[in-house]
Amino acid sequence: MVKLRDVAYKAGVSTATVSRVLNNDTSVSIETRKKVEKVIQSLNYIPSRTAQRLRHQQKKSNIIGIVIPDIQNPFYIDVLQGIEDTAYDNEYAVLASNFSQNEKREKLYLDILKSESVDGLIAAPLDEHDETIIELVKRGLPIVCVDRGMNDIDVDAVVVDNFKGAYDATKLLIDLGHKHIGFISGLIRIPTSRQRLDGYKQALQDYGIDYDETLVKFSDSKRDSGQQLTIELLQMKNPPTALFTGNNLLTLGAFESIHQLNLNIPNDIAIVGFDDMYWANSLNPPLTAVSQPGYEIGRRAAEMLFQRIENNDRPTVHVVLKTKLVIRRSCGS
Amino acid sequence: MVKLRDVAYKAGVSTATVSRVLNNDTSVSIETRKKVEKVIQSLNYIPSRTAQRLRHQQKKSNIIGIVIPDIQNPFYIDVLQGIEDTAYDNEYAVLASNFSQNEKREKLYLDILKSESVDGLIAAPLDEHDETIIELVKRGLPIVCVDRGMNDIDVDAVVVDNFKGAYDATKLLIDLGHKHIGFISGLIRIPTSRQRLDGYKQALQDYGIDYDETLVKFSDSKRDSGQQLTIELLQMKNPPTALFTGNNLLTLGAFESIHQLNLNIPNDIAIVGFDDMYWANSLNPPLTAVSQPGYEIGRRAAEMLFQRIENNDRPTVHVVLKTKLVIRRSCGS
DNA sequence: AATTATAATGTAAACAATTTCATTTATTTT
DNA sequence: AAAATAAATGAAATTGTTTACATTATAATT
Repeated sequence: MVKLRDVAYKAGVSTATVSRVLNNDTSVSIETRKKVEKVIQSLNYIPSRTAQRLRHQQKKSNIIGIVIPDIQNPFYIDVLQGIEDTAYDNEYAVLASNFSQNEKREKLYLDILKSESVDGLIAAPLDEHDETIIELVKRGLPIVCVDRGMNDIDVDAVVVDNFKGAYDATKLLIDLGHKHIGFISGLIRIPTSRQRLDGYKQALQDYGIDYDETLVKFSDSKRDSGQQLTIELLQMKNPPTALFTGNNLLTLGAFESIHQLNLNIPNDIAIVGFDDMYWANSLNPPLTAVSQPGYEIGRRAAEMLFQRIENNDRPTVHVVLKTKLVIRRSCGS
Repeated sequence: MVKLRDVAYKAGVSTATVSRVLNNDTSVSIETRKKVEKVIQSLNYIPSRTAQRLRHQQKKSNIIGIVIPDIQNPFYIDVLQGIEDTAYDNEYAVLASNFSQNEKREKLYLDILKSESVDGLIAAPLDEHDETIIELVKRGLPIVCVDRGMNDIDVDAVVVDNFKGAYDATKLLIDLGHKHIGFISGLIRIPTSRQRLDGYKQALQDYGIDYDETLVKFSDSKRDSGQQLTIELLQMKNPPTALFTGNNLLTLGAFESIHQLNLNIPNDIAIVGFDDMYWANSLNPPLTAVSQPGYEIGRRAAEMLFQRIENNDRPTVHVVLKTKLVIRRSCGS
């Protein structure tokens, strides 16, 4: 590892001078500068960011971290893109990590990011009591939660109205005459899953349909589960006539299974999915979906984070964005 | 900012002792340890990772970086997942960054990752002459290239046989009777784009079809371009009867446009896409695609990187994986 | 020619931890 | 009781930069 001192020695100047060259200080003569630069080149020297940071530890790293629950899920990709574009506009860089809904990995990545001296963090907590997040907030690291908020601690969050989204979706199916509506949910510990389940239940209740727990399946929100559980639902003695899928990947899994079984959407089974996808129109049939503004969530979260980095004392803000029901063909008509 | 010295002072011990407590050194008495721990608690002290790192910079960070050209592209997500799973098995963490095919952003992220002391890097270079990559390799940072290799420097790479993939796709369309085959390519500076174009041209030539450059459109490999250019192709006086799309996003863009124009795939226009997607079966119609083993690419690249981190002197390896033509319905029959 | 101002460079002290080596104290062995 | 060993702690060097302050050389002013 070649260090500044090596450069200084080979160039026959002091370390201070090399440092000045490096930092474009004007008070160094042109010849000296050239000489030093030549040596820097020849030795292939790069200053150590660690040492630089230690020296003036007030300096921001201009990096934010983001911890994503599942990179396979296009919704989070949208969020990430929103964060990234906003970050870039504000001269921040984004380091992303994906924990694949795995608790241990989440903790690992949070620890790493915090110690990598990011200026702030955007995270989707595991649940409302996520201890690692609580600890980081307590330590004063600027954090904004996305997708899921926190209960036990005051922290910025950008979420959507999951209850209403699920309610709307269920109501649509009810309005279309369905009384036997299956629901494939994500893990019940995840707040969004619970809220969506509540919306589903409430809609049923409001329209006088009894809640039938055999019609509700819980999953890890991954595509394979969507496939599997759809098959289970369709093979019931009295299978549902409509299906509400709790997220993107579950929806795609359901589509896959239904096509494999050679059934028709929406005639054999109607579908409304949580999360729209940009290729929803190209699916067979075009998907009716509860659209979350992923990019907007990311944009807002990033903006809030940058504010908080500037002033960590400002009061916390909870932003609740609206979902939109996009009606296409998979729900019938 | 409370520092180790403050703790030492308040606890009435030396900094060395505090450091020992922190690092679970056995040679510190139980009483002292307890006393120090109490002070650490009360002062809410957290050691500075920057200082720690500066101190023993030889230690591995057990973090690898990855620089992704376009996070929107599901292919790269597969690669990332492969990398991540392998990394996790090997006790590495992955920090990902996405440069959205933007040269400036790529350089920014490479600089950041290198200075954030990652142990190694997996990158998809902008082109075969990517200067930032060359510089990093020269500096001795362990690097493995994915998707695209490098010409001017010896570096590990995991790629697929793009030429053959494109050749197969084009040949399939020719075999199905098409003589007027459009091609939506990515940026010509990107090696994979050129290789795919070459495969396309070669297949045409081998089967006695003249190359018609008006049938070939170049794009930034993003979905919007796919949409736009498909429309341009379809609105030609003598539009193609079949379309070969150069990647995932272009394919989805093409689907979108064709559906918007209310045309039928494959009757009005047949499609073969480069890159399979796990929901290809649920598209309307199911997509015929050149499947790249994304996950496998990621897995291999990660393994090669870990080897190189252990021994940066081992000879470089080029792995060329095969593509597979998955025939479904979008090409007709 | 002496004084002052300016420009270019160097010295050494930070920054916040870890660690080698030395020292003190307590314990065991002779 | 003296010597040897072990355990606990501390002093100070170290890590790679930056920078306040000091110094030297050069040019400008009196």
